[in-house]
Amino acid sequence: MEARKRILTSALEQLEERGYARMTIEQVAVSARVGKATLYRSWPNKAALVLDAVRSRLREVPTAETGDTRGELLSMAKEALAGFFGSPQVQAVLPALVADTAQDPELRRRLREEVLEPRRARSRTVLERAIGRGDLPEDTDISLALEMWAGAMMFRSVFYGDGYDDAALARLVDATLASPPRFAADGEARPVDAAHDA
Amino acid sequence: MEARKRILTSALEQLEERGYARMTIEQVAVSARVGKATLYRSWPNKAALVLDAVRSRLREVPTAETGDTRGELLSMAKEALAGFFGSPQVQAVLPALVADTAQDPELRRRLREEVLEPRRARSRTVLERAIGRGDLPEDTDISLALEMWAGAMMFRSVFYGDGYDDAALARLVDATLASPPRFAADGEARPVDAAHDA
Amino acid sequence: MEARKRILTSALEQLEERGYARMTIEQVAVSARVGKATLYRSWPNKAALVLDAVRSRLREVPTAETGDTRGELLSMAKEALAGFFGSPQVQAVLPALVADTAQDPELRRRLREEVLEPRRARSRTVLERAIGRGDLPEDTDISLALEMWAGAMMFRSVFYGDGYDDAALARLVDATLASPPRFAADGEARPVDAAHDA
Amino acid sequence: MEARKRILTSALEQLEERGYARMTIEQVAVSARVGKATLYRSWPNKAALVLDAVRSRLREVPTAETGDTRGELLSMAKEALAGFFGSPQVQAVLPALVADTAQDPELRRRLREEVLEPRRARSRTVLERAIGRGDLPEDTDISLALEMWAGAMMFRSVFYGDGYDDAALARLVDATLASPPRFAADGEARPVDAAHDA
DNA sequence: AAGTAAACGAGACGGTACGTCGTGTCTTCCG
DNA sequence: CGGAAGACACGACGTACCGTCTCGTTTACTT
Repeated sequence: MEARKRILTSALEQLEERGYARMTIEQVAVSARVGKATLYRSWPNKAALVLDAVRSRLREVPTAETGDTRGELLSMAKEALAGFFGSPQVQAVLPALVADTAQDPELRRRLREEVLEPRRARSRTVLERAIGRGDLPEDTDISLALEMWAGAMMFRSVFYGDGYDDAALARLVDATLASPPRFAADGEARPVDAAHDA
Repeated sequence: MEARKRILTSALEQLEERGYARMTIEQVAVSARVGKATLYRSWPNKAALVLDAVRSRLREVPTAETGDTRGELLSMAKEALAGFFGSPQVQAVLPALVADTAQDPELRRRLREEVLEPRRARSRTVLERAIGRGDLPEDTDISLALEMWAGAMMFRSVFYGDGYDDAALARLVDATLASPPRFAADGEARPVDAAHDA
Repeated sequence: MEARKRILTSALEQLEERGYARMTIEQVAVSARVGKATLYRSWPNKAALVLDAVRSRLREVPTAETGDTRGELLSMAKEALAGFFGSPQVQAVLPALVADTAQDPELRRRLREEVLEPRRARSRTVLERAIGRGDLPEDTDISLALEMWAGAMMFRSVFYGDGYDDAALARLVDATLASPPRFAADGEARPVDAAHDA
Repeated sequence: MEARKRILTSALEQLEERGYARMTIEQVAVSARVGKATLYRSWPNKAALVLDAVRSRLREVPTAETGDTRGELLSMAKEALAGFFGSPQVQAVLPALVADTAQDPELRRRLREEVLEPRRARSRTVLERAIGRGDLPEDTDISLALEMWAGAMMFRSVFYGDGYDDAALARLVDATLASPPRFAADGEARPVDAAHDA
């Protein structure tokens, strides 16, 4: 449909020019030369529209196999995580969408299922390959590892507007490769005081 | 000041009852029996008001010294991080405040300087103590370690509304104790494939 | 338009109940079950709204021809002038509208062109007919005569809240019939001391 | 009192600069360097303040005796009526005060007793002198005559912002001198068709 | 000359209404 | 006859003044 494309384009324009909070459905409709009703027929609210508009611009998480575990992880972390949370667009839009999920369960579902989960699934394969190669232990808590990485970057992005440079990414990846979060590590099983190579 | 207290109380009530997005300055003013002008005299917008209201309810990051590094870290992680990002109030409000920072540099500054930095500083002392005891290497990237922890919890809180249980916290802490992010670890210096299971 | 009618009706109600000064656009909108924006779309301010509301209730100036000049004039003076300036509605509203014209040239224009001039034009025809019949001299200053009558009634209405009874109207009309303001009377042309009681 | 004078002066300044409607007690207080309470201690509202401020600037109605009735009347009409209703200050303020009387009986009383009645009384003496001299009949309705004159000028002033020139004043005065409104003229006593000097 | 009380400036306060803006629905007409 | 155009009810916004009410602080009077 012609209109749909014009709407999404206008939405991205408005988003860039004015930011999420000051972007207006009214203005999107006008600048897409579309009746508001047409717009509401396809999206129930601003968040849903923005989610679609932004989704169309996301690059996929790279999972290319090179045989080099550390390289694959670094590449994934850089492209999929740092590149994602560090991009100005995502920085501008993601917190707003997240905030809106408080009022909008459907948005929360879509954000999880259509954005996060697919990315997470692809990231996970890279870690699983590392386990397969013996570069990570079998009982690695992959979800937790990914959350540590993604969370660290999101944290810095969200509160400081900064991204992670290659050196910081390497510290992150290397620390996890050296000692990833492991299910077996729960409780007292692991003696704390032998924890590092002092 | 009498009015100020009534306003903050009303703000917290409204916040709890209706959530950030549907909370209204108008309603806060009415239910605090205060003119809107009085409110605007002290706070330029909803975000600033909420920040103050919430700030008054935050507990401090515990830094009690017990001699047990792992215990201290677990305790700090649980109280300051899991307890913070996992609390329903913070979950409801933080994303909205973060979203508003996009339009409001002053809010961003206050969020950083008045909320995050003080907590971060106190958390950091616990890690520094661990380094002092030799439980973590001298070149530990403390900021990065804290961001990994906080980020992981914030990530889960924000996208899934979940918190971390004790077991997950232990995995997090133990992994970091075993091999924290280190400045010296940058680049190729550290052989990746000898990283675990030593 | 449905809304327009509801608004004008509500305006008249409010006007009657609370008076012009205490009538509120807000309340008109509420009681007409209309958004304020709808109201502002049609009227820029309270005065414009009230002008329209009141205008819809004005009766026309009677100009019926009976052949009896004095009777026609008395009837016109009574209906159009005493009935107008003496009516509680006009008394309540006209001073306020006049006061508002100080801030609002458009209001002043409308008050003149849409209310006063049409009434004045019709009143004038009655006087012109009297001239035609020879009951008033050709050089009668019709405008001035009308202003004397209207002004006198407005004066009393405005400052004392009273109207003119039939006897007073007759004094007014008879004095003017006996000796109307005349253009030829300017300057010294007319001997002052032979003016009465001839 | 020092403050009182500063307040009245500021009021007149504000009145001139912004007009009655946009003049503000707040601003008067500020520019008179006076607390609002001080102002309210002396005047209950804007109208009362303005009434006092304006009253201090009014010139008296001239009643000088010259022996020339027509001249005295013209002079009185010009100074007291045309000069009063035609002055920009009165034009700007009087309608607003009149409008406010609808909400404020005390203001109405003061406007009548402190402004209108004194002027009316002095004007009346001029007419009474004319009666004494035989230039007007004994049964002249002096009040009505004055209302006709004042009303005519107020009418034109209020709706058209114009004043009366000398010629128009002469027409007014001469018409009244030739045939003033008379009590005896009531009813059918006066034959209508002999009304003018055809 | 000191002590005290009234009057004052400054401006915070609880209110009310303002005029504007955006939302999401509903109606009107045009192509 | 589908869709643009935009009117509409609603509700919150942030502002401006209102009239009331503390605050300290001059004043000016009393002792």
